[in-house]
Amino acid sequence: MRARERVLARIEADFKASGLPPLGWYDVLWELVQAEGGRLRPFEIEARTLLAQYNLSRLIDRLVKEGLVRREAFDADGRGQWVVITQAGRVMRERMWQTYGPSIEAHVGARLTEAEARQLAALLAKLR
Amino acid sequence: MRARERVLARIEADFKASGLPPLGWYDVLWELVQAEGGRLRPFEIEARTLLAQYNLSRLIDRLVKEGLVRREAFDADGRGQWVVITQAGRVMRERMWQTYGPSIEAHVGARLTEAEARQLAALLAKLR
DNA sequence: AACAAGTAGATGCATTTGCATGTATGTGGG
DNA sequence: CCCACATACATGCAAATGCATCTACTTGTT
Repeated sequence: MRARERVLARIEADFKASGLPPLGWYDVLWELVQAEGGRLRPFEIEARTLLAQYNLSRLIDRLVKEGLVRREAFDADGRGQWVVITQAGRVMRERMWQTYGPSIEAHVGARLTEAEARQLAALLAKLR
Repeated sequence: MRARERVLARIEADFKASGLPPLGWYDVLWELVQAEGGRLRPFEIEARTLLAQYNLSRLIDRLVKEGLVRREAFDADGRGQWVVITQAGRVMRERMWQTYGPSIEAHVGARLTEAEARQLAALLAKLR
């Protein structure tokens, strides 16, 4: 818990220094980029990111307001919708990665050897 | 990050099932129990728990309101204060531990061997 | 067809957080 | 001694979160 607090605080400091939006936005944008067609259903994003449903609903609102994603109707089910990443969203994700990647490297990568990183990942995987 | 979300969600679920206050309260109460005289200055708690100053300030308010700690004047410095754990605070901490301990064991301990736990702790220590 | 139960997502309200700033007290240099 | 600066803690306000509940739509059962 403490380790993640420290690491997260450092990464978020880097984000703020670069004038980027909250770190949490990255996860959603990333999942969308990964997904085929650059779109996912909200409940799919929820499952991938572990965001609570009501938090995701409002996070999507914010992303829409910033023009990073848009909502589209999901025809096969009137309750559903698509969340589609926009071009601006893709650009933003890349811009965020330019800070995020080096930040992870600096605050995590640089403190571990390759073998240690693998070990750590394996151990943490047991907790999921 | 994902591992901690999962583990934390499980532990918090146990807390809620037992009708306990937020998990975060435990850290403060624990630091106070550890400290000699059962008291610490706010900035000391801050350093030990990594809580932000403004969050701690208000967390203490809540603990005071619940009667788990009390504020006392710090004579040597008019700006300062002591945060002192009350008897009710000690009782509450013990009650929380009765859930917290087994919860940690169930969601973390049971998933790792002794050697793995030590390894994990050592690796995470490198990130602090 | 009708309806109970389930699922997708939104939202009102209270609480908590983050940020900036405020107040009060202490300290060190000239 | 004074004043700029630092430290300890609090707080107003905006934004995010958690919780419960709501609406809309779908599905399975009879």
